[in-house]
Amino acid sequence: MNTKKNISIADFLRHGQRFFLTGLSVDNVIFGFHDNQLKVLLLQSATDNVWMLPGGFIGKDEPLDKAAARVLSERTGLDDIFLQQFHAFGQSERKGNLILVKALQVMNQKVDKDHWALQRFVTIGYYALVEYAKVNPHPDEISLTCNWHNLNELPNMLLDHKDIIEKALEEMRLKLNYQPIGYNLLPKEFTMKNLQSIYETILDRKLDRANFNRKMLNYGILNKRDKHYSGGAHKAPYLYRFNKKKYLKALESGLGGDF
Amino acid sequence: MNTKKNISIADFLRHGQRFFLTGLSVDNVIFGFHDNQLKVLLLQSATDNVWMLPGGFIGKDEPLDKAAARVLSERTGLDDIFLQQFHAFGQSERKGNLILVKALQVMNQKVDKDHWALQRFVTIGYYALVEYAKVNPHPDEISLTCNWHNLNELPNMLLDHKDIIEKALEEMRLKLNYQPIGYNLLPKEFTMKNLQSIYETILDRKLDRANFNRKMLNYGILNKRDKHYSGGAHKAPYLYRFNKKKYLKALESGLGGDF
DNA sequence: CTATATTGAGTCAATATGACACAATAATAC
DNA sequence: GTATTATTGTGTCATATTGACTCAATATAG
Repeated sequence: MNTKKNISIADFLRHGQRFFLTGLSVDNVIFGFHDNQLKVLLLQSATDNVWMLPGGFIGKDEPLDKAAARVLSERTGLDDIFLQQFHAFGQSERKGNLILVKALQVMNQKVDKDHWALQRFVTIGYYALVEYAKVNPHPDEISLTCNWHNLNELPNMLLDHKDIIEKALEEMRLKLNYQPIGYNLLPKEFTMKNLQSIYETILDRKLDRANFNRKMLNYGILNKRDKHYSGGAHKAPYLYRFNKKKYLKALESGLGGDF
Repeated sequence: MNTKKNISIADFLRHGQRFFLTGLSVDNVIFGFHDNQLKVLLLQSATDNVWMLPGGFIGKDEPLDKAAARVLSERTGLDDIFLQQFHAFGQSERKGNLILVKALQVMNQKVDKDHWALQRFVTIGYYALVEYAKVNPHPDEISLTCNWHNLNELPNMLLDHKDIIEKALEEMRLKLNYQPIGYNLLPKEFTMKNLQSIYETILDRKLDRANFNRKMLNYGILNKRDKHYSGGAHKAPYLYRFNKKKYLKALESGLGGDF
């Protein structure tokens, strides 16, 4: 959870109800790609050994998508990012946000057990695909740090936040051929191996290198650039860029071309 | 919108806040298949010439999925139906439900402009796939009738309900190869043409009959049954049943077999 | 120079796809 | 009965795609 800019947590918890919808929040699963691994950006609670998704509340007159984009911008400094709503999480047990309780206690505020921030919360999940190198993570007022984590080594997490990440991955997998996933995660120039790693992570299985290569090139959505001399003791791979126009065009009917 | 069983609309509007989450609702896009056409079940307002999706509120301790299933059950009499959450709609203009205002006025209740039911509402969309013949549609207290409509002849609709239907179709299209869409829409036995019609409607384009036939049979998910004598002046088609076990198995990795 | 890891390109059999063609057949019209 | 008509099951065939492999090329380390 997180606050509107320039309002202290205490003020926010006291008066938030006037400016925000109650019972509803957004949580962002922010994916980045580094070292040929897909990573997710998490906040660490200042009071507990628990990590959470960067999330926030929704202004009384703020569209959902805007709220998610605002939270993303606050945590990463990035605007105009690919952001996709994927699921609403509303098990009735989603209530009693212990992080906020602790925050109140630490600030010596009396905690009313009927406080709006402790009621049941439905949260709307978004996933964001960002270019790792461009992100400058910075925590919010109730968090210690803000770090990238590998998907297969997730730490202890708040509430159902681990499930939310799993679901985000699953939804990405289903729409992989219809969304510009590679385009948003990779820098302008990248190797075929980079792209293959993303696909392998999302699909959760190994792909044949040669066949992946052939298939991608056949889509006609990549432009070949110079070679990339990595310093590794091996042949230098080519770099590629997406041909954005052709890529988006191809996604309309789906890369796999179902039916 | 709709009420909890055995509670009058007036009581509901007066005391609903005690039992339901405010600012949040569910709306169901209920699809059925008849005359080789995909149809959607809509309610007609008793006070306005406007149609709406069957929706409802969420109990304070009710999971979202349960709420959607309850609404579905109330409108169709069906339980254990394929029901899939697909999107949350939260533009800030989604407020002032005129139907409820009218309902209050008709009942000579004074309408407080701050009434909880008139505030901004975020709604969570679900689509349901039901077997047309098994549905016995019945309207709620604020609706005149409850009818099936063809997707290409939708009537005047409340708020963004038409957008919600469009989005449901789009999401179904993206997940077509991963969800038992045919299985839930068709009766136990059906012709290949029936199945093809569903695919054509969802994909919004014509498919080659012979190739569709071959592809479906190659999936190995259909069991051939007797011939079906329709009374039409032409060759009688075979009837098929889904081989449920193989079908569900095949869906896990996707029917198209992407990558 | 040699060893090593990794890349780009190629082979090839098996399978899938798209665009047709055509005979079979259930009711109806005559 | 017989001809007509709409629709179905199946077949063909050229082309494209897939999956499982090779293998030579090459950038660096030792």
